[in-house]
Amino acid sequence: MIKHSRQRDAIRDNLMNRCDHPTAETVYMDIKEDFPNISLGTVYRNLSLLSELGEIQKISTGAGPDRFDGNVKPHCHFQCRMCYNVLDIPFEYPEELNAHASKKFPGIIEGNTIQFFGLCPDCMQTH
Amino acid sequence: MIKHSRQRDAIRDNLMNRCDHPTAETVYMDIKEDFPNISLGTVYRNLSLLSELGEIQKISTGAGPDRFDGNVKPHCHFQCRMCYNVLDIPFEYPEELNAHASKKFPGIIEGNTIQFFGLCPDCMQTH
DNA sequence: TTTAATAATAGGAACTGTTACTAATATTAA
DNA sequence: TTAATATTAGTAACAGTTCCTATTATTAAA
Repeated sequence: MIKHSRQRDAIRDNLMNRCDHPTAETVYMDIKEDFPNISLGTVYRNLSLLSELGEIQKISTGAGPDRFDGNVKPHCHFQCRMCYNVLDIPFEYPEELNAHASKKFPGIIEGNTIQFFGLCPDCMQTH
Repeated sequence: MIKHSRQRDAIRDNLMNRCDHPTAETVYMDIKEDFPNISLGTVYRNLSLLSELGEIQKISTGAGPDRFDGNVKPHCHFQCRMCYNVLDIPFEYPEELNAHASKKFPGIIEGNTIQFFGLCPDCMQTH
């Protein structure tokens, strides 16, 4: 675990201490309370760096901005097609997928992501 | 199957008659040979419309622009982390995932996507 | 068929999310 | 303490995509 700048640590801690999947903008607003002068660029730079280091996870959904997750254990995500909120799907991850895919694919499989979509509990009510 | 404009049909046909996963820009360049005045906006608008209708599939990878696929049967995609090319992974799709996820999730699961990443056969060589 | 209503277009401006640049500041190592 | 390095704030630039508007194409009605 490499040494981090104070800003980077704050960004990392913010993600570790929450269970949702905030956007860079949301993290930025949060961190601002402790670092009023922090810039959005710094947040983006450090979120990228942290996810390259494997300390956090980046979630790209294709609807709206990227999300970030302090939980790096493999797990599935769900995005609501109405409110675009991203939630965890808590089931045991199908670990065999990579091996399975490798058999059918002449390249190197390093990982995978599973994303579900539909309606979240909240939007289910409102139809 | 609704009636399409000539441009929309050309876009649809282009995707049906190829096996790769072109970007909107690539489709635009192709269609231009038959419709020299077609605009990029028209390509984007129709790609969106066609994927809402379920006639084509949109692939968002989080690295580079969206890709499009004329094959709407559920199948997995792979993106190379070096060249960003997107390829099919030809194995029987795990159809049980949705049902599995539904049991653990209080919202409505409508579908899922599985994406692999790693090195494609070409980039494997060059390291 | 003309005509009226509707749908779709081309072209370009505007927008969103993100990255890159730069001069200044902080950190570390000698 | 000083030199080298890392990181920052602030902002400009960028990529991809959507939106807008006046014009053109298509369709439906008379």
